[in-house]
Amino acid sequence: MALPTSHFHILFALAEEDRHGYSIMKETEELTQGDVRLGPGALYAALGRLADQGLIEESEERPAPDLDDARRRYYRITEDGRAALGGELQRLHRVMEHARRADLGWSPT
Amino acid sequence: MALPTSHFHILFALAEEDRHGYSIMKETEELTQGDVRLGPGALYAALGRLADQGLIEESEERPAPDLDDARRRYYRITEDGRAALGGELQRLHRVMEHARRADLGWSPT
DNA sequence: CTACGATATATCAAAACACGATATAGTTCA
DNA sequence: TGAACTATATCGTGTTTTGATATATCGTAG
Repeated sequence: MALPTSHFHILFALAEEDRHGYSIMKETEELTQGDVRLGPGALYAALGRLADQGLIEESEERPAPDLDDARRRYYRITEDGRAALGGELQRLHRVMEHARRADLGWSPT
Repeated sequence: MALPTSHFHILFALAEEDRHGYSIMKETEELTQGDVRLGPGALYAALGRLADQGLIEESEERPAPDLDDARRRYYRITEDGRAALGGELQRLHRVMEHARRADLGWSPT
């Protein structure tokens, strides 16, 4: 069924720029205001699966040495990953439109 | 983490009107154009969990006898269920807004 | 210079969840 | 009557999440 929430948020975070795991975790937590927390278990398991599926890949590019941290592993979204993310965004857009039309006791804050 | 996709779609379908299981299944499939398919396994397991959590309840109200089908079991969303759905819609709205602003290679069709 | 909190990755067991098959049976309509 | 559709239910398997634990580096306040 569609994309698991963790996969969606990882692709979403990587669509903006290459990131390392911890950065994905923090970005997602901030974006969702704490509603979606990717713990290490969920995060690294999902990164492995996404790489297996070819939706992300590990990047060799490193930031300037003075900004780098040797522990980090950077990930990049692939073309297939962008396509999967696009499909998911389209699906969510349809759902939100339907919610708006039906006025399901909800208004954007 | 937030709501599992199946839980979200069940609450979403019930927010419009009381429905029986099969109707939730069909409505969800139509809304998502086949992207989200709730098979019997996922559906009835999720209905049980949602009832345990007090987000839905079984309804005793039946449609007019000539429109009814004795096999059906109707479900209704509770106040807590509406609150959970509202929170989820708000979260998705924030995510979609962010996607729009960042222009993540996607345009509504 | 050292102790502490934040950063960063990794793995494990248990629980929650999804998927596909199978089962049963009533309904609709040709 | 028989085929397709409606409707609910359960089971085993596989996938995904959760929470705990582990290890180690980095930045910085004391």
